Amino acid sequence: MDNVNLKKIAETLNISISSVSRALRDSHEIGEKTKQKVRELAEQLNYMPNPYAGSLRKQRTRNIALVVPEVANNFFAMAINGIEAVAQEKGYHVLIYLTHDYLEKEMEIARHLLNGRVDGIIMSLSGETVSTDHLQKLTDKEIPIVFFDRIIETFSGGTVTTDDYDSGYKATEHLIQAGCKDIAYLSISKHLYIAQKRMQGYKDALQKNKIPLRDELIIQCSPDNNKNKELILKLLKSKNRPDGIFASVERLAIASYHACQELKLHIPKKVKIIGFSNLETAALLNPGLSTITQPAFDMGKEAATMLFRKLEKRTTINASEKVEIKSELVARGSTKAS
Amino acid sequence: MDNVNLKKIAETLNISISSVSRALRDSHEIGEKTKQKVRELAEQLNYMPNPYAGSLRKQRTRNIALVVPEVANNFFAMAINGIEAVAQEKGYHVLIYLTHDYLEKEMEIARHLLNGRVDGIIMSLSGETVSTDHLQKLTDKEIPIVFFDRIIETFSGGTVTTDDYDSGYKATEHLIQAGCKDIAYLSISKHLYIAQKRMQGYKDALQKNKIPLRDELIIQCSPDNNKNKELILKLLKSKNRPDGIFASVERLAIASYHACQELKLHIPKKVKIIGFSNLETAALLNPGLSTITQPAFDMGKEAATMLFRKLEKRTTINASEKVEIKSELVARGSTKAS
DNA sequence: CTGTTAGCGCTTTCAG
DNA sequence: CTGAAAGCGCTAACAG
Repeated sequence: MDNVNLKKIAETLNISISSVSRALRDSHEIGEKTKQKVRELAEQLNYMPNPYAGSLRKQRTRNIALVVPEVANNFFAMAINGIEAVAQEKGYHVLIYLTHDYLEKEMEIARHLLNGRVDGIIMSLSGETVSTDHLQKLTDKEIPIVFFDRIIETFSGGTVTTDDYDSGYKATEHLIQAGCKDIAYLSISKHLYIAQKRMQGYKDALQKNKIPLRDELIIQCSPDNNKNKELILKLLKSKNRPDGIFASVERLAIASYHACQELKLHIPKKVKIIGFSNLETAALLNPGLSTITQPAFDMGKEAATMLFRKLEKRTTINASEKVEIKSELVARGSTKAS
Repeated sequence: MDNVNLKKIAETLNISISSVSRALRDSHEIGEKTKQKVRELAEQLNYMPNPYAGSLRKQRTRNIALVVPEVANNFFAMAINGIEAVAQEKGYHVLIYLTHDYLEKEMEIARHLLNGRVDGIIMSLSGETVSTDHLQKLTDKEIPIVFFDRIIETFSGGTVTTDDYDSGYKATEHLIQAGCKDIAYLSISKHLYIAQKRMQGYKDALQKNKIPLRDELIIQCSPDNNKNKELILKLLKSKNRPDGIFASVERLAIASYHACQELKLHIPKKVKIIGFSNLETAALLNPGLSTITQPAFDMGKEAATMLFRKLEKRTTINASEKVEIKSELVARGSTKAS
């Protein structure tokens, strides 16, 4: 009834525990007939090695942590998909943690991971995060971290990102070509790499097209989507009402959409929106909401592969590998001037 | 540099390991001054107990497994949210596993969980699952399982579901009231409780409204969405073309939508669709796609709470607790006859 | 080829 | 109030 362990097998077979252990791991220093017997009994008793007993000895758990801002977001959902696929293939197990885009949560989670529960970490930073100090102790403990998408440039670990500058540039140009003159930029952070790059693309596209940059059209958003919607509503109701919105993450695109709905501002006639978004249901989107779609599944796979490479010590823990994948701009709705 | 453990603290303080252990767990049989010293040093050295060493002794890992068909689906994403929230609060950690709606994956995962990696399991079955035989060994090992949404009625564990019969009935009636005469039902399974109940609701609503039940309008779908779309396309192109579709899970609603798009069948004029769906972006949906929205977040919380209750032994492992929560029908688009 | 032994880091009797 | 010692299940030196 109770747990079958090496001891039980050893006793019933009248051999030593270590022989059983070795037989099961197909050691070359065990006789064929012994191996056979052991394997049979193990099979029959449905023996399953206790993973954590082994961890204790070998100092590796085959668990990794996945720390993301949210999961009800197609980008992260697809990334998780990719990560889980690689993990399952490589025999790793994935612990999931959500920060809800709060730095405090992120710090708490980081603290929890300091005790050896996991071998490595895949992470996408919160919008509030401004430095990686809270992750320093993890690297001190030689726990490798790979970041994807939401990264901070200064951190010396692996990173997987997309061509954020280009995407920001193209997204903005898309709105300009559709006739927008007053384009708002919704940011989640001043410090995240993606936020900076996307905004730089935005600024450069404006300049290139001789459209003055207006600070009042750049909105710093928070983890709280209700507040964000209020900010957007305020902007839309002000004399600065933009005719185009560039939402730098999915939930801000959705908030923008809701705000426009509430004010009965037709999309895309009155306001055009382009957002970073991986909604698989994109085809269901109201026309007028164009998107920058990142290859989330591949990014997840890439990040996991990179982490496992570090864990298998086939590269230095802190080697600064950087992978960049291309995003895709999906235009929807009229692109003509309104 | 390396790990601080009880031994290190004990040595620097010149007391025994067990005293340190006790001091840290605030045992009443340790002097205040000793406790103080220990706590200070622990704090200073940033001591974090190794969770798996404790697991080995106490036979509990504080890890739970979450096994779901998919994550790129708002229903499951929100449920994960709820589960993670409760887990974080209770000090549990969540290992995530995806079956992609394949029984084979589900069985493999179940086998992996047999070894004590987790204390308990929260699960939503794959569409292919017809029995819970592959989970029997888990319950034999006293690993409690709580199911949510995708359950099989015969299993003696906890379950969290919604009012599936009512929802199926109302969804069908919604289409009937909108003028539909030929309503297709897209099923993911013959065996899952939700599939049976939803279909029963569908059948009863038809009968009540004196609409003949037509077997050719009941489509059994698979985990493969491309195939499903083909099935739907075939149906829409046949002489049996329905004027209403009731999709029993989110991805089938999306597949239906895509199929209609491809055939340029206007929704909801030509074909009305109602689907179980928790798209947070529901407001973005094309009008005409009505939904049954389940309280996924609450269901996740409920399932997690139930599991933790079992784990804390405040109830029998196999007590058949059943919780049912109400869904909500969200009508979109015209409800008038076409 | 096989057994003995010593831990991995922690908790928990059992003695003082 | 504190320490010694056993042991959770497993692996890996070290002997034979």
